[in-house]
Parts: sequence; structure tokens; C-alpha cells
Amino acid sequence: MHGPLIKYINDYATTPLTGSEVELIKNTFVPKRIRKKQYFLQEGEVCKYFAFIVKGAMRQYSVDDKGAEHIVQLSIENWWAVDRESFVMLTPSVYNIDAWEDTEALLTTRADILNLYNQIPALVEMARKMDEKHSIANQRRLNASISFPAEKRYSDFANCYPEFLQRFPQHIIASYLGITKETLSRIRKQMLKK
Amino acid sequence: MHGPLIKYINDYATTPLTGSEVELIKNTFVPKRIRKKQYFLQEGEVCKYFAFIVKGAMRQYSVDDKGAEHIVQLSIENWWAVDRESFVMLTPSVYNIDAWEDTEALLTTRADILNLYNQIPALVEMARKMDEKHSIANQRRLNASISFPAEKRYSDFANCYPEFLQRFPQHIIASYLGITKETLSRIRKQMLKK
DNA sequence: CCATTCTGTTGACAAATGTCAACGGATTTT
DNA sequence: AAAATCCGTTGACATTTGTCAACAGAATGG
Repeated sequence: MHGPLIKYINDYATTPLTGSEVELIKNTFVPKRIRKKQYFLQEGEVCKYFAFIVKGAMRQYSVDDKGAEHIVQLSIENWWAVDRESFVMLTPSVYNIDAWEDTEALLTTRADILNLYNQIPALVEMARKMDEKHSIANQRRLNASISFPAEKRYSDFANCYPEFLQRFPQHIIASYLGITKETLSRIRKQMLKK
Repeated sequence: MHGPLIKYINDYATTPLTGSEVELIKNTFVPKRIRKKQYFLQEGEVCKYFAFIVKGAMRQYSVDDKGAEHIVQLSIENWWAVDRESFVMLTPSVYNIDAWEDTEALLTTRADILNLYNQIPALVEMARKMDEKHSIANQRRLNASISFPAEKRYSDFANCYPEFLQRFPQHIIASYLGITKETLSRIRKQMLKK
């Protein structure tokens, strides 16, 4: 169950985890099943858990005053699901996170992970690199959203994350890109002609 | 000259820097003047330096195939200027960073700062908190860009960063928000009526 | 198996935003 | 002081994107 997480950490760290460190991690990250459509986090709650996805798919989104959902993050195997702002600041989240597919995840709390940081230097290193990666990905997405027209945003996304096109329907992808499903449908039709 | 940086780090850390740590930092962060319009980073270069702005204002932007500039980041006193992706990955940057006002900054390289991390635990802590803060800000901006119309994005920005409205002209703010200067001008006119 | 929901597409139209050109007042440069 | 550049605004028009409604096939749930 914890295999993918251990592998993930080792891929990021310069020195592999020792046996006792692996044990610590196994004790800290608790397996949890989240059924399709089940909430992992609801708007207004504090995000208490940081989830590593072993199997399945989740989405993070806000809901506007007209009830429309805006996808801010999509996650599948070997990704994390968490509202960092709420998790770090302990403030009520403005987002919902739910399972798009039946999901198996490994959960930990902020207190437990801060505790682990003190015991496993490799984890601090991993966290820093992960943050850097996350930060870079967000920067790119932000740049794309203000610099590129919808068609380029979609084709870049399709190139970069082909897996996601298989796992999520078009209206979810459209929302992630900040456009409507109708617009995405028309963009795709346009692209076929080329 | 290093005062604002020391204060900045102490504000983030749980324990204040010792005298010898302050000395280390002073030796690692090198003062540099950057004149208005002067490049700190040009597209295609690797971003070698991390800059803490003591005085002045800088902007980070990409230039599209039509020569239009898209502002991805604005920074003033007590902010950082760096292309994190290039700085961390050592890849050529797709951005330019230049001084919007005459600027005084404190510069360090990646090697030097990694070195400092090993000597000053408080700095690691600060870096993590700074990354978290940066990450949260980006997440909010991203959410805004896909969820809110231009008028709300502008009013939120104006509330959140009133200082920036004084320091940068409207066409720069417009670009930061992902709209044209004409649209921003019309949005402002609309808002006056309310 | 049927009923329901989900998904993607299309058309007609509305709304938001961009583009281009022009202008005047500030600011900067020479 | 004169010239040049920068800045914000406005009008006319084009383009992009959104909204609403309808439809059909696929997937899902009872």
C-alpha cells in the first residue's frame, strides 16, 4: 500500500530512506478509501489532511454564486490532493475536493508531517523540491492563462498531460482551462481541420 | 543595507538570527544597483541570481510572438525577484525581469544559498514559509483568473495591493490581470458609477 | 431491462474583450 | 524650451467567448 509513496520520496531525495524511516512513514500516512463523488474536503472546512493518491483521481474546485464549478486542480496516481492554503494557514477552505474515481489515498495531518520533518531530513528535502515543482507548474499555468488564447492552452495541456484527457471528461478539462465546455468543443473541432 | 533582509528573515523565523548568522548572510547577499529599464534577467539566459529588493520596483514578463508583453510578476520593497523555474532547474528562462524604478537589491546565487541552508536552520524555515506563501498567492491568482470576470479581478487586486496601483501605471496592471489597457480603462469608468 | 443521468455537439444569439486609430495631457529627454 | 515618449481615454468595429436551448448517444443505476 505504501510502496508508491516510498518510491516517490526516494525519487526526490538524494539518499534513500532507511528501514526505520520507512517504518515511520508507514505509521504516519494512514490508508483511506474515498469513493467516487465522496468529499475529501468541503468548502468552509479546514483542510486537515494531506493526501497522497495511490490509485484513483480527485479534483479540487470552487463553486461560484451561480453554482458553477471552477476546477483549480486535478490529481491522479502519484499526485497530492490538498488545499495548501487551508492546510498551512488553518483557515476555512474556499474549495471542495472530491473523488472523481474510487480512490485509495494515504493521509497525514500537518502536526504529524511537521513531526516527521524533524526525524527524516530526506523528507524536508523532498518537500522543498515538491514545493518548487508545484510552484513552477502554477507559474506556467498562470503565465499561460494571461498570455495564450484558449486553443494554445488546450493543446499545451493535451501535450503535457495526455493521461488527464483519458481520465476526465471534456467539461472538467474545460473548467480547468477557464473556458466553457461548448468553447472547448468548438476549439477541438477547429483543431481537427489542421 | 542588509537591514530589511535581516528583518524579513527574523519575521519569518521562530528564533532570531545570531550575530554570526547575520554576518554569514551579509557575506552571501551582495548589494547591487539596477537602474530603471535595466535587465536583471533576459529571456534565454539562466536566472543565476535571487534578488531581495531593498528599494525600488521590478517586473517579470514574457514577450509573445507579436511583441506584446505579459506581466507575470510585480515586485517592490521586501519582495523577491527571480524566475524560480530557471533558478532551480538551471534552464534558460522564458521571462524577462527588469527594473521599473531605480532599484537596490541584494543578490545571491543558488550555490551560495544552498550552502547557507546548511549553516542556518532558520533560513530553511523561512524559505519553506516563503514558498508556501508564494504558492498560496499563485493559487489564488490562478483561481481568480479562471473563476472571476475582469472587474472583480481588478477590484480584488486593488484591495489587496493598493501600493502597486501607485507604483505601476495602468497598462502594467492590466497586463498583470490578463486584460488590455483599454479594457481596464473601461472597467474603471464603470466602477466609478457605482 | 428501463429510466435516468452524463457527456459532447451544435445553432442562434448576447456579452465581454480585443484591435486599431486618434487624441490630449503628462513626463522625460535632448 | 522644444521634441519625443509615455500614459490614459475614447470611439468604431472585429473577434472571442459565454449563454441558453435542444439533441443524441453512452454510461450508469435501479
